Amino acid sequence: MSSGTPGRDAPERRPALTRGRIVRAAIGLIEREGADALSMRRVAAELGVAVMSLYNHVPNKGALLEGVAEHVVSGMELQDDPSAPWQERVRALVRAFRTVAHEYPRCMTIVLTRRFDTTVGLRPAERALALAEAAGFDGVTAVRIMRALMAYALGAQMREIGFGKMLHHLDTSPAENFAKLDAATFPHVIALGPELARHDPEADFEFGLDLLVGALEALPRARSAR
Amino acid sequence: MSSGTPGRDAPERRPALTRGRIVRAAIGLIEREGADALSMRRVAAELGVAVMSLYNHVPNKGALLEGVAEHVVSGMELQDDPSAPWQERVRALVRAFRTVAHEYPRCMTIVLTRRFDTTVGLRPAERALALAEAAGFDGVTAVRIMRALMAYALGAQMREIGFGKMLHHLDTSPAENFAKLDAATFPHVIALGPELARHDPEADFEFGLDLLVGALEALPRARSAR
DNA sequence: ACCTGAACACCGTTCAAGT
DNA sequence: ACCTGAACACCGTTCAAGT
Repeated sequence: MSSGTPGRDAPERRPALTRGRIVRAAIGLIEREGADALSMRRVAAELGVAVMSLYNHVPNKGALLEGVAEHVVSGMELQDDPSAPWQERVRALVRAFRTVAHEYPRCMTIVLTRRFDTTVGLRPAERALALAEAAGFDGVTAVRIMRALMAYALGAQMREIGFGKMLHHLDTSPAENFAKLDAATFPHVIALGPELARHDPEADFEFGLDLLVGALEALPRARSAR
Repeated sequence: MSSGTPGRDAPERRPALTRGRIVRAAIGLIEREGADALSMRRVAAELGVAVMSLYNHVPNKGALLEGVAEHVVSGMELQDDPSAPWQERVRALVRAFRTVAHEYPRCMTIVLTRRFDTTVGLRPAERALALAEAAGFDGVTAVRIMRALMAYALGAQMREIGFGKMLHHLDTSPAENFAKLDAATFPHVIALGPELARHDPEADFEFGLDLLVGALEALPRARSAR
């Protein structure tokens, strides 16, 4: 009758309800059923508690979403090789966001939408600023570089998972859908149809990243790179 | 007793209910009160009709949101000067997205989140591909350039309106908040605090755009630019 | 300090009924 | 073809009551 867990005394069946457990349950629910399926009631059911119990650890649903965004962002693994050239370290930083975005694909809309003000969001910013300085850029430029890199990291993901689906009807069955396009207004889209239908998000991502890093290399610097 | 409108016969007080009127009412509501305030019931009330009347023109709320996204994107003004150098035409294209994003700031999360499959979304894609070809790039490269430009356009906006607020607590009262940061883990953020607190989204946007366009100029081309 | 059930004011959407 | 009210199954959150 003994289960795998050390059941002696069995003081409490479930671990204590905490903000962390609530946030993780929410993330699991979102990844399994999508962001629309998230409700306080569903999360409570998942954890086997009454709805109102959640409110002892989270002030409201907005705060829960904030917690989800924070948790995802804090999952960014910002490993760094200080001996590598700054170009490669920049690439690694931007890729780190892409990696976490792939880990929590359905949570991304929340991350991209909800604002939160924990310091976890500052970690990638700090890293980007540090790298820009290592590359020899002055402070003003470093801030702008950080913002451009963040814009690309966010946008590349956004385009890949959501807005890219602007071309949604081209994806499913290209041949049929391209036929419906007006040849006069969309000549290039039609001509490049096969290429547009092909999906290599990795290559697309790296292409844009190369553009940016290359542009940074060409940018005049205050000091020479370390 | 005659009002400004030509009231003779006064055949119907309100214009007919259409998908267009519903979408525009939704957009107005979102811009006035935020995306969370949008509900079928609120839209119906706004238009002075019963909730269920909406369902004669829109299958469900998701489709309404799709309509909102479409309407906003179709508002992109893609004027073009074919005699201008392609670099400037590319800039104008990317700026067009930024402009519409500023026109409907609170609708942007929906545009960036909802997928829709009308051809309006293909207009900027077609333009980007045309410009890339005019610049002398081959088809495969043109598609990748288009995607990189879209990623930046989306991300720059995203960062400015939402995720940028990751640094939210730095914005409000910099001095006080920077003091709370751990000096050992965020040295650059702290050192560049004043610069981070300064807001010139226009300059930030143009900086990143310059990086990308400059990178395109440096990219090897199949043919010389027209 | 934490948990809970009942209640309230909202949702989106189905259905059956009207014109 | 379009509109409508009632009803259903859900929401988030307040409140008062428990331990």
